[in-house]
Amino acid sequence: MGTPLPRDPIADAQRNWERHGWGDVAAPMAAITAIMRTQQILLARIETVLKPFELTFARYELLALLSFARSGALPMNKASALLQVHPTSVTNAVDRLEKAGLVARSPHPTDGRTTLIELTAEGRTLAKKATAALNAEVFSNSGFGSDDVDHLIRVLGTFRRDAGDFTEE
Amino acid sequence: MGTPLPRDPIADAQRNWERHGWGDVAAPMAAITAIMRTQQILLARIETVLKPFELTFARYELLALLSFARSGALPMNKASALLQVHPTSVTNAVDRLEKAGLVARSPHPTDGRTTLIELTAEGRTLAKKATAALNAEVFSNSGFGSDDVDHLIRVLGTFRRDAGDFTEE
DNA sequence: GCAATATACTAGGACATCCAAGGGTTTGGA
DNA sequence: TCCAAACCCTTGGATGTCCTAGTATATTGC
Repeated sequence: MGTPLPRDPIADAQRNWERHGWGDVAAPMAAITAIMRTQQILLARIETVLKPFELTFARYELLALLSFARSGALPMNKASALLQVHPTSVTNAVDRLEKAGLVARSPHPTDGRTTLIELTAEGRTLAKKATAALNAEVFSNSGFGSDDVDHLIRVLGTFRRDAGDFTEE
Repeated sequence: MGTPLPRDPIADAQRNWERHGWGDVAAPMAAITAIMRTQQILLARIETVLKPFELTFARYELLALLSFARSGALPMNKASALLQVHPTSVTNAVDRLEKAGLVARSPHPTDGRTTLIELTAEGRTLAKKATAALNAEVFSNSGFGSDDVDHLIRVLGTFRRDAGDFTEE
């Protein structure tokens, strides 16, 4: 993604849609495509910041989630539900985090099907450092104005609720 | 993604951030996380619609791009730039599309380094059908209100420009 | 004109995501 | 009580993305 393009490719796509008679859906198409691209940009920024910690965003999210859990441990299926990713993605992340000594698996005390994941001391320390780095280098300068942030939270919150992510509110 | 959660996990994360004294970046964190999750939801919807055509979003985007190109052909590096993905991702997509008979590689007439990708007749037909399906099943019912769509286009457009995607406007 | 630099594409590898399937554990109804 | 259905996690496979190199072709500069 070296040199900036002379024109916005998504705006061009929107114009193409309109030119082909799909004007009624051109704007939503552009908005959705813009979300895809924005996610890509943000993910790249985040992973750049996490790289020195040898973390990816997926693994960081799991560490952060665990660091906020009261007991410091969560069943894998719970983590899967809260992170809203497929159970196999959690398995994958835990495998790598465990290999790095950041989390540990332990059997659930009463349910033999369930595996608990727990932060190790190093895991907790690294989660703190990584969060501080993300706060300082990404979130503090998100690229969105304060009003836009509020608007995004509201609009995307409604979207996620309607999509079936959660029920409350 | 089975059962809806009782509470919005991103709103919870935002509260956690505030509780830990990072209130100044809690909102941007939530907005960015929401963008990530929204992208995931949208991508899943799109891929569901494309599945009957045996297309993924990455391959569809390439087909659609070619279908709008004047000559119906583009150099791979141009496609990479316009789709804003790594050149190897385009190589990957072209490999599969070519195997499916939807595009063809041809040498650039004057530059021996460059490879042109061109739609085949089937590729053009499939692109039309897939676009019609996406328009009907995803874009026409994006889940965003008209005002929100406009707002997203504007805010994310500014973000992408500031991020260096393009210069104009 | 020729060597050094730049550009274009591809190969191989690391990661992440999902789906399908399999093996173990619990639950619940006959 | 006991077996079927439900649930939890893991394995294996398909895709996509990126990065790092490597090969081939163009361009530049001396």
